Amino acid sequence: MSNIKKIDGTYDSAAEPQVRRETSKDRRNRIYKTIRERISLLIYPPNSVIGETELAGEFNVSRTPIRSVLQRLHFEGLVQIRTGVGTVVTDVDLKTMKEVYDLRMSLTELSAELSPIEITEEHILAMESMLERAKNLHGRRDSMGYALLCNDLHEVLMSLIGSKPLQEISDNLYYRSARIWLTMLPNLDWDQIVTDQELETSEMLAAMRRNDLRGMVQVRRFYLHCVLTRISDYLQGNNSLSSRDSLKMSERRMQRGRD
Amino acid sequence: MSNIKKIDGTYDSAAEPQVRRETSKDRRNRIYKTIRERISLLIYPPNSVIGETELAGEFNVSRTPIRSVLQRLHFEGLVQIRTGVGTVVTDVDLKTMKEVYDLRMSLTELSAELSPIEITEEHILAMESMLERAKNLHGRRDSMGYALLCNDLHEVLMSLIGSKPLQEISDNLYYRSARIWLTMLPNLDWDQIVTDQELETSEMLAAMRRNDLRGMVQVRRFYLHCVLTRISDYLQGNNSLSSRDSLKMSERRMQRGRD
DNA sequence: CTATTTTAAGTTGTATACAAATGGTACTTT
DNA sequence: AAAGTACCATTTGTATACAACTTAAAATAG
Repeated sequence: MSNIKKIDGTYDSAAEPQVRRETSKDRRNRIYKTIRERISLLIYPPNSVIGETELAGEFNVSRTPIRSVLQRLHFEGLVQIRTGVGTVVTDVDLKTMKEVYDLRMSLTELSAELSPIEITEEHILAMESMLERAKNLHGRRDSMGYALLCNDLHEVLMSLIGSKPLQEISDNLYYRSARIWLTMLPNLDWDQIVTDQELETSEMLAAMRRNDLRGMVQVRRFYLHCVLTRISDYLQGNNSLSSRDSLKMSERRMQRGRD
Repeated sequence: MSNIKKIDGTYDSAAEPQVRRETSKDRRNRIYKTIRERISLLIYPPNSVIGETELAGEFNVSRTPIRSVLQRLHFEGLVQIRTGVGTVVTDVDLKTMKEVYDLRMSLTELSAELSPIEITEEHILAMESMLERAKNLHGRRDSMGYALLCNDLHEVLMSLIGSKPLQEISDNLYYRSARIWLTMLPNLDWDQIVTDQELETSEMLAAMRRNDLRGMVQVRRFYLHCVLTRISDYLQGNNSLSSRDSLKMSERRMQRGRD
């Protein structure tokens, strides 16, 4: 009578010690993260339709759990579900994008104030890995690698937010706006973008090493401001900023005058 | 061949000019708001189970759209869906509650900075109505009336937030935390609570009349701080603050020392 | 009588058939 | 030829039957 399922869901047999079968909730969460990543990496670009039946076939489930995931993505502003048409990946206009970025900048500063988290050696190691990856991006224009780096960097920064509600909101806002930056990447100077990323990561690392959480979020805030400015300038046909050399943190006061 | 549905969904007949049949999305939204209000008014108190079949029967739909609504409420943190058990209205622990209130306080200040909105005569009229309702709450301990007033006041303040993302977040956080305040209302001094509400509304109205949005959010922030302090003190058995007289805005510096 | 197992009732999760809506295409009419 | 109309393929929305899960009570073994 061994090897029989017990009340708590574990098994007696030592052959499969703690491998619990994937629960329904876990599966939906896995599908959710998969689709969200595809949206963030532009595998599903803005305005593309993704279709419930297609996804149901790919993940070997019915439309029901797929619908659940897509509705979640809808509530989070990543897709738009149109009856009779399909599920369309949202495209963001400049005004909304500016609102999201302004909010992210403010929330980034907040995250250092509301229940801050201690910076550990693991965080620093993770960030060093990010710096290495940034350095390796020079030259080849690997948009996917850049996007993956941005996502992973975001994940590390999220783990430094102590307030859970703020963490969820920051995560939401990131995925809501990040892919728009990627869409206009092909039109910008690749080496400059990568250099920016490298500098930011490097300066963030320096702040982490002196246990300066407030300094970290300042670096992040400046990075967000820089991206927003580049986007605005590019969309308005004014490439003056994007043609400048990469900006170092020490010059940030020149760029940060409010409005 | 008149009175036939046209491509754009309108009708030729003048008898029913622009009364479009309620669309699926509209119906789900209506059910969503209904259930959310019930949760906020403690008609569905924390830890109560609400059940999909029951709701489906009440709204004369199948479980499918009900599930859609409940999952939305789940993503927003208002309910917890447990397989085989039911949909349980979430209860919030003190730590989470403090995190939410701290965040709301910061976001309230932000809302005056990020794309502020002009205060109109309509806003002032709405707020005057709130003040009247607050005054009428004295004496009778009308918890439902108080809760409705809080919800309506929240709605007015939301309409003064220009940034749409910030507006959605503020709305979410309000409904996530407001009902917890209501649950402990029966144990507090009713007349004092009402007097607080009246004072806050009155001072907010004064700020609105001098077109001082920043002053408004300061009043609101103070109110949130006041509520949070009362909750903390009550839960720790220390009723020293709740036994004080109502606090006027002018005394707020005594209460606002950080931490 | 106690501890364990079985059973049963009730709930959410999934699959599927069908209804409703959209957008394009071919056809008809003027 | 141009405008309108009916049709149709495709997609999301809904209803419903069934599967999986949880809980508690009842039955059973010690």
